[in-house]
Amino acid sequence: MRIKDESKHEAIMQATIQLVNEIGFVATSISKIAKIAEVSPATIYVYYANKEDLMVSTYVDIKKKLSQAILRDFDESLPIRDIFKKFWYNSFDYIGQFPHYFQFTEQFSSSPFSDLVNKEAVENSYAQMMQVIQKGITQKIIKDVDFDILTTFMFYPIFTLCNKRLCQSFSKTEHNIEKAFTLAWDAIKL
Amino acid sequence: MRIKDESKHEAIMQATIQLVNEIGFVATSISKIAKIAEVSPATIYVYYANKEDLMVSTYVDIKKKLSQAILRDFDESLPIRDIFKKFWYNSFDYIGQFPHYFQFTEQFSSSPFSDLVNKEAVENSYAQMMQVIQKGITQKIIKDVDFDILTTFMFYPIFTLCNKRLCQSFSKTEHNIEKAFTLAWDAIKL
Amino acid sequence: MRIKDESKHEAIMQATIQLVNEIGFVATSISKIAKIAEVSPATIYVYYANKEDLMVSTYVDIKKKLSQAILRDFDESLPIRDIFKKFWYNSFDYIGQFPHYFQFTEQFSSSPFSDLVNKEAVENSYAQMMQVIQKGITQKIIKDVDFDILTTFMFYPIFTLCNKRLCQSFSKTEHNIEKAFTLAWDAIKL
Amino acid sequence: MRIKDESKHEAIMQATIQLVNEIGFVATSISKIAKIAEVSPATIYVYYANKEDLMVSTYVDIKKKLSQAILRDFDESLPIRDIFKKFWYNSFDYIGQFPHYFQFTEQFSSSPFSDLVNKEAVENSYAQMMQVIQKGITQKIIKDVDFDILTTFMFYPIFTLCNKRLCQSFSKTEHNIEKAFTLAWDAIKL
DNA sequence: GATGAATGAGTGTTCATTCAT
DNA sequence: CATGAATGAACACTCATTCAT
Repeated sequence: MRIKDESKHEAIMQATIQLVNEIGFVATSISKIAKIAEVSPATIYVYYANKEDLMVSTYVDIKKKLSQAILRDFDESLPIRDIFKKFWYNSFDYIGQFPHYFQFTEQFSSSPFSDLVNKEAVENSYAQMMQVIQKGITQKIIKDVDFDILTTFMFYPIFTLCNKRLCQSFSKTEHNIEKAFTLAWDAIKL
Repeated sequence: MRIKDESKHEAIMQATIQLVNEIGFVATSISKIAKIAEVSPATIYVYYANKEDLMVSTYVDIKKKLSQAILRDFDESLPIRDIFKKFWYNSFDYIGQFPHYFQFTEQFSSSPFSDLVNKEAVENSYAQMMQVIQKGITQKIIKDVDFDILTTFMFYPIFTLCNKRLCQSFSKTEHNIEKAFTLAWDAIKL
Repeated sequence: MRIKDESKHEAIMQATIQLVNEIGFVATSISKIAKIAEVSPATIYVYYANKEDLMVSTYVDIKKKLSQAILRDFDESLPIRDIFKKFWYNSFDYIGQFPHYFQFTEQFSSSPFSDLVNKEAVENSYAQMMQVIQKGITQKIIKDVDFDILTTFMFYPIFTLCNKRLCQSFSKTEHNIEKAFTLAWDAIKL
Repeated sequence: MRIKDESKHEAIMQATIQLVNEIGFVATSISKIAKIAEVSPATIYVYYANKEDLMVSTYVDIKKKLSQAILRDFDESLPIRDIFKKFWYNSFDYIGQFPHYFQFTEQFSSSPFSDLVNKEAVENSYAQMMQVIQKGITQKIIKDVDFDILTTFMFYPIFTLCNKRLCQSFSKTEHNIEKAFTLAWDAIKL
């Protein structure tokens, strides 16, 4: 039998990411992906059960890479502010380096497929950060409010600032990132 | 020329909003809108040039209503923090009252149609808020950083917190909204 | 608005019957029907909800014509044998005249769509014949056995004999039909 | 050359019969058969030239088993009515015992593949019965009519009565089979 | 102004079959 | 002999849009 051609698999994923970035989720079709990946539409179904599976798998794959990058050099023993700052910089670094990955996840998050992801599996990556926040609250360093409120001011601003559509003037300079971090920290600190 | 039937126009818009909320942008088609609005698909083309025009017009229409509601009782003479707080509460009020309008704009923002909106027209509504911010910076009440950074911590958190997908535990109680506002203000104030 | 073109509807039905006869149910596809009827595949969906609807509607339509033809000159007052004989001849007449209609129903009966037909609606047409049989049993002219057994020897032989696949030597001459009827009557009579 | 694995061959045939019975001819595909038989789709092509060959071979195979069962204890010396009765009971026995074989042949008979069977090969099995009938005609025990007419009343009723779709009330009790045989014999006897 | 009919282009998906191993 | 990978062609069906009335 023929051996599964891993380069085909990779080509399909890259074509998927590229197309979703270029024309959006709505317009991205199996046949267009196939054309760009230079395979037959039927070949895609050798690797994925259906379109949903293709999209979700690609998303989860990217999310894993992202969470690994973000938690790089994670050191629980540092002061809470420093842990948080490290996380903040890692995020901007990674997104700056792989903007198309980030863009894909942004598009995906607001697509109907989004509901199908096993949230636990993905959010697990953030469990460590959650523990740090909990510690910060206990130690009266961070405000004692609903977790959704805290994440809204700590994590989502990163995505908002990196989103070209939302932030057109913001450039990811050292200075700007530092400033933005200051706002985030001022928001959550007691 | 016969006068265009304004009730039909309204029915089409309402059907559009309803469908986008129920089944998402991808699945919302002209024929489904027509069925719910109880008109012929062809009739929709009497009022809109094409699907894109329908979506964008509906979006702009909602955005106008939203900005009017948000700027209700705007009083330039109040202290900056109070003006900002008024804005904050107006926003939560309006979104709580018309969640389907808000949900539509959220879906729209991440659709490819989003690029087609005349940003200026929409953002004009926020010009007054921008002036207040500018004044705050000048008076050294608000941090002197990029505008994108400020809006990221002042405006977007409202949308994030109201988005059921992103914030599942957050409930729009007086107490929670108050807390969230505190974080926002702490972020931007000097 | 454009008026529904009844000739298109008719063309679709005729193409359906023709194709099912020529290449069978399995191979008959919407696009092939469209090609023969000289319409767009999409046009078929103006007249029918889906393939199933097209097939079932065509079947029911034919079945109605068939039952009307078969019950032509039905006269309850005649002797039972004569009523039955009339029915027998009417059937051979009609099938001889419209063999493609008959062939379609034969193919349809053994297709998976068959289960979807509202049996009652179709079999209602045979209610009158059933009453005659019941009378024949009461008057001790016809054997008192399960109805399925009676119909197996009274009605199905007509279809078997008219089926070219099953009966290759049988030709529908007056003499042969007369003979076949004799067997049927001998089978059911007391 | 390695010896073809007879168990695989058998598994493929059984999977084919099972699937045709469960989901019908239309929906039965090579890949589904392969999945149930636990072989690769490609393996099926080791044993059969193509799908048509698979279906026809399976059919012929079943037909042979059927004709052997039906002619069990065939005794030419018995009275004609007894030979025929024996045949009649053998048939009901066999179909009652292996309903899925019978169901497959029924489905197959009305499929387009049906035309491709070498009729002679199959019908040869019935040659002996044909000779008995011929003898019956010569001895003026059986009506002297077209052979198609005779088989229509002697053989096909068995299939009709066993077909669940056609006969829903008929149950294969000793009493009912006896009754049905009486009708068949009354039909053909002089 | 309003509309149902009509359609070419596209959708996601499955198919029978062949290829390379 | 046996197989998973690979595919062109087809499937049923829906789409946004235009046409004739």
